[in-house]
This record gives sequence, structure tokens and C-alpha cells, in this order.
Amino acid sequence: MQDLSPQQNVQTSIDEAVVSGILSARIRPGTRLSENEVASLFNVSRTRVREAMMRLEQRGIVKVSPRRGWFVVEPSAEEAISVYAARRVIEAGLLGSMNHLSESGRETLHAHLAEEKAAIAAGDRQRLTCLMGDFHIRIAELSGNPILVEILRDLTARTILISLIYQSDFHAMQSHLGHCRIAAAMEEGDFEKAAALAVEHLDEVETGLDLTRRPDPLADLRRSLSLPPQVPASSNASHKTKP
Amino acid sequence: MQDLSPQQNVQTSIDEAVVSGILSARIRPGTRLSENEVASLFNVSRTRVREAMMRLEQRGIVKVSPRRGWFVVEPSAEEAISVYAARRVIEAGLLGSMNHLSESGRETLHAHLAEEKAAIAAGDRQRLTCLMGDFHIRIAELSGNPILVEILRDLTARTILISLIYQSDFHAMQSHLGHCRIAAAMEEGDFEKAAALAVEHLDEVETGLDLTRRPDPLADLRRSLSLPPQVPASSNASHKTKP
DNA sequence: CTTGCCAGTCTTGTATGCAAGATTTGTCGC
DNA sequence: GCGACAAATCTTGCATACAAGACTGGCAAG
Repeated sequence: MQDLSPQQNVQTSIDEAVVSGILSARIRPGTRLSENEVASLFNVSRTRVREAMMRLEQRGIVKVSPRRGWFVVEPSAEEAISVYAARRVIEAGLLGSMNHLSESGRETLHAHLAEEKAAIAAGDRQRLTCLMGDFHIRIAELSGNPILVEILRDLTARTILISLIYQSDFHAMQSHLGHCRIAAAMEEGDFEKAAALAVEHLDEVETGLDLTRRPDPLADLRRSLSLPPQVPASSNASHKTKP
Repeated sequence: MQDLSPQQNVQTSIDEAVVSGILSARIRPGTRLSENEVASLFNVSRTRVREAMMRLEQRGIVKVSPRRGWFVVEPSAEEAISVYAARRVIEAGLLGSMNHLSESGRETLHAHLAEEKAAIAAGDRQRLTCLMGDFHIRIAELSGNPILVEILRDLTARTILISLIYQSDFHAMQSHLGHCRIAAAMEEGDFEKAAALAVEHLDEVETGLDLTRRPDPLADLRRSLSLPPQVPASSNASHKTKP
């Protein structure tokens, strides 16, 4: 019983575990995903892991460095720009092609925005990251087009990785307001306006990035050493220079 | 030497061979892709073939039927609708976000339209199918966004499979005129109009489909009977039914 | 003539084994 | 102390082996 449930769904669960880890910002860009380690985590052989990695690579989520290993992608500045441009194109096209917001869709949006508000109030940054991405997936789901949902989910995953690299401050409130404005335009039935707002919103987020900073090879090292949760103040006070 | 050149590019060449075969309409929907056969064709082991199939499956180009085999997808009517809807969204967003057509872009479009004209004049339907899809990829390339190019390439592949199933007549001239109109609007710099024309064009093509016809039942049966690429002489005992 | 069953064969699913490349570490020479 | 070289180790790349499910064909019974 206990080993049945993991076994039967392992086919896709490796993929989903990685994607979900990225969407919830638990997996950082550049994380190494060892075939052996993942294999033992899921109690399968390397074959299955490799197949999952191949799929994830196709989705632009992991990269293989030959004979070195699999790594969660660290989008370059150029790739980041491409991802945001692609999202602008698709989301604008998506909203612009809508002409009706169903009642259940309205409720979905409201429920989501409420969750965002709650996360902001709670200051739960990880959950917030997840929600901020989810908003755009929700919109795609409203279109009822599974292809676009899939595309936007993967682009959202990459967006989160990008923000983890290049985003210094997390303007959660600004993003949340952007989402509110988009939702409001949709409720008004003005989807052209919603599309324009979505483009504007993505522009805002993109300009909030610092694309000049390097992907930072010592990021995970610093992470391993200095922050178990996150303590910027006490880290350098740990080895105080005694007189 | 002779085995070096295939070896080094085999990594992606299986994928590309299949995709290129679909884009040029040489591979029909529902075609079975046996791991063993493909493996011997490329002189590699099944492992590589499997990996390629996994990638292609992720791209929505092939499907695996468990323990039965890999098959080029036969999009259902619903999937066909989704594919066209996705293309409308993306291509409209793409054109709507453009604001400039470079000189080289203009030349690219002209050259492509000339090729379409030539293929129509020559009556080369297979080449025409390929070109009709390529037009939209060219536009994506003009955007300079590799992500969108990749997405549209795969959607185009699926579109071709759809047309092979559901398209009875090939209104080549109509499609070509649609392309010309889109290109003209782009040259005028009126990208909003180009976007609207693209949506209209895709609508035209989609309404030209007969989505009521079933994908498989008589397609591969007719193919098995009437196509003689190879004739298994002794395999069939029912060839003596003449009175 | 039709129908049900059973064995044979063919397919993919999965694991494992071995080889080659990359990194790291330990050691030696300077 | 410092740099370079080499062996050890760890990683993926790829092939192969074996197992299990699905289809095909023949055969027998009704």
C-alpha cells in the first residue's frame, strides 16, 4: 500500500516535484540535480530520472552540462528578456482574445487576489512568489486552452528562476496592485485594457530586475554557510573580532 | 569518418528528422515509430531513441501507447481547436507587439511569398504544405524571440498533422493570399491590422477543416491496403479471393 | 462458418553495467 | 609556500539484458 502510491505516479511525479519546487521557490536556479540522488530519493533507477530530466530540459527548466550534471537553469539576461517578451506576447494575445468572464472565473480571480492579500499580510515571501506566478496561470486557465496553460506554466517557472537571480527587492504590493487592475479590467469586460495592463505589469516587473548582476557562482555557497533561514544581520556578527 | 558525422549530431538529429518529416508532410499522423526500427535507422541503441521520443512527446508531437508503441499524434477535433486557438493568440500577440519591419525582414517575407507562388505554379503540394507552415515561423523569427519561434514551430507541426487528418481540399491559393495580405499590412507598418488579418487567416483555415471526420478508422486501413512501399508477399493469405 | 482460447512473438518499461570525461584531491618538485 | 601533475572519484552517456504486457495467429469446439 505504502509503496504503491509513489510507484504508480512516479512517471510524472519527478517532473512535477521539480516544477513544483521551482514554482514555490524552494529550488534555486543553478541547483544541481544529481541523477543518482534524485533516483534514490524516488526509489527508482537512473533511467527514469534521466527521462524526466530530458523532458524538463525540453521545457527549458533544466540544463545538462555534458559529463558534469544536470542543473536547474540560470537564465541569462538575454534569456530573461526573451521570457518576459514571450509572456507579454502570449498574455496580451490571450486577454485580447477574450470576450467574456464567467461567474466562476470572476470568483476564481477574487479568491486568488484574496490569497495574495493574505500572503502579503502574513509576509510569507515564498508563498507570495508562488501566488504571483499563479495569477497568470489562472488567467490562462480561464481561456480554457490547455496548450496555453502549459506554455505559461513553464514560462512562469522560468520567470521565478529569473526573479531569484536578478530581483533584489520584491515589490509584492506593486505586483499585487497590477494584478488587481488586470482583474478589474476583466470584470469590466474591457479585455483590450486588461491586455494593455498585463503588458504594463510585466514591463514593471521586468524593469524591476537588475539584469546586470551576474548569476553569482557563490550564491549557493553563501546560502549554505550564512543562512539557515535568513539572517543577514547576525551573520557577520558570528565571528566577531575579539579584542 | 563515416560513422563520426552521424554520431556527433545524433543527439538532436532523431528529433529533427521526425519534426522535419512532419513539417514536410512526409510523416502522416498515426505513423508508428518503433523504437527498434528507428534505432537501427540511426545506428544507435533504443536508449537514445527513447530519449528522443520523450522529448517529442513533451512537445506534443508523438504519443506513447503503453506497451504498444510510439505514434505520431493524431490530434482530436478538440485538440485541433486548441491548437488553432493557441496560434491565434500567439500570432496576434506577436504581430501586435511589433512596431517595425526591418529591411532584411521585408526581403525575407518577399522571398518566402515568391517561393509560395512558385510552389503553387509547380503544383507541388508537399512543398506547399511545408511553406504554408513556414510562413508563420518566419514571422516568429522576425520577432527575434527564440522562445516564441520554438513554440510556433511545434504548433505548426501539429497544425500540419491536423490538416492531414481533417483537411479535404487544400485551398493553397486562399492561404497564400492570406499570407500576402498579412505581409502587406506589415510593410505598411500597420501591425494591428496584420494581427487581425492573421487571426482571420487562421480562422479561415480552421473553418476549412472538416472536424467531423474521424481521425483513424479508415485512414491507416486505406493506407495499409493501397500503399505499396513494401509488399509482404507471403504474410497475407486472403489475396486469393478471386472467384 | 463462427467463436473462444492459448501459445508465440513483438512491443515497450525498467534496471544495470561499463566506459569516458570532468573534477577534485593528494603529492611531489621547486 | 606554491604550482603543477597524476591518481582517485564521481558524474553522465550509452548499450544491453531482462521482464511484463499486448497483439496475432492458429486451433479446436460449438
